[in-house]
Amino acid sequence: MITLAGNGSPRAGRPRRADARRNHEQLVEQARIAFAESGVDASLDEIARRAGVASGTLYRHFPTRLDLIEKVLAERIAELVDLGNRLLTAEDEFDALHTWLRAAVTHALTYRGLAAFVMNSALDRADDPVPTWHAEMFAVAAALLARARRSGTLVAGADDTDVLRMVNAIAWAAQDTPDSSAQADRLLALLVHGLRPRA
Amino acid sequence: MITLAGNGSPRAGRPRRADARRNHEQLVEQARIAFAESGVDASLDEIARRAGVASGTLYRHFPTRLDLIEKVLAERIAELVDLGNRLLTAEDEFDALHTWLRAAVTHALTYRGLAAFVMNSALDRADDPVPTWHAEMFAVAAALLARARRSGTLVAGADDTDVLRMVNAIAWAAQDTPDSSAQADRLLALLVHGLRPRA
DNA sequence: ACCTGAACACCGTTCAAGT
DNA sequence: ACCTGAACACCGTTCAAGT
Repeated sequence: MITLAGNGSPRAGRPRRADARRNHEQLVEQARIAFAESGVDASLDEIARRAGVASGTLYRHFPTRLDLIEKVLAERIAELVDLGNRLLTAEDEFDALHTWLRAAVTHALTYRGLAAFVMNSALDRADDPVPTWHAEMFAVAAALLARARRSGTLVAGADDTDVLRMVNAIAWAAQDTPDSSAQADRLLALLVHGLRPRA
Repeated sequence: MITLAGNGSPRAGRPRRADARRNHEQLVEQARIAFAESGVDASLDEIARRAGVASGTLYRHFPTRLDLIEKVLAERIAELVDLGNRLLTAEDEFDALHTWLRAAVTHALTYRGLAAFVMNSALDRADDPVPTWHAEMFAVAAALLARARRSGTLVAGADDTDVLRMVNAIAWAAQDTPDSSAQADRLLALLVHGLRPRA
């Protein structure tokens, strides 16, 4: 027997019952607040508490912390991907890459602990269902890198993954600094300088 | 009234009682094993258990996790400082720096979580009693950087702290990778390439 | 279909009581 | 002088019982 209209899994779409939908929204909303306050390692128990639900309800809506983070960041990531796509037609190929890397670092600085979380949950283990947001970000980054490489403005031997790993590492290294934005810029400058080929 | 012979603090030297000295040694020994197995975030409770003491005893000997890590790594750090001092008289100023940075990354890869721990406990907050090992490492690094800078083989505008922060970030980004050593080398190559001035 | 909240298995840290 | 181990305050995660 084949079920046609969805399988009972709560992740296969927004909840249909009114109270469940309200809980879902409140969880995302309170997660956003908690992440901003304490970083993406914020207590899930407290997020549930603030959303006015029991802990089990949070797990029903978002089985893993990643699911919650993903939801909270979805729009920003989409913007980052859009930016990348637009930059693919920018004049200076290296500048386009530089601009996007800057935006990527800024993104990774959105919440404390985000860079570390991304590193642990995606770049290392070959997780089967790579979160789509990651896949799209990676694709855009790869396209920008490929274009710069073709134009001869990118140093040879700079692996795509390595560059993205460095971007993540830079956000991580800057995140708890007094002026994390300026700190990240300085570290990124070091990286970008190394990405230019020698004259 | 002034106490002359020590102030009763357990940290003011090795324990004098035989059982305490044995416990001290066992704690360091078991910490080394636990760190190698699970990284520097290893459970302190289990370290105590393996050392055959109660948790309170561990805290008596090592009030903070940092004290334990420091003790376990003391010798390696001393070697790293020695290496740096020797490299100060090496022929090629840039190569000397490169070699030391490589050793520093390798050091930071000794135990999982070490780079993160160092970042959180030292580079950010201006901890009053900066652990001596850090101070010495920083001094050697600064000397090597200064020498390379004087010789004109180091790019202008590379801040000492920034470079060390990047070294730490590289170790962090490589630590959970299948071949962390090779991964770290590749990332370090990117950094070092950026440290050379343009011809 | 969804929610509750107790239960479980872990943490780190402190401190009164012992020897 | 030093050690023990219970106590406390936190975690994340699961699941039987409810509505």
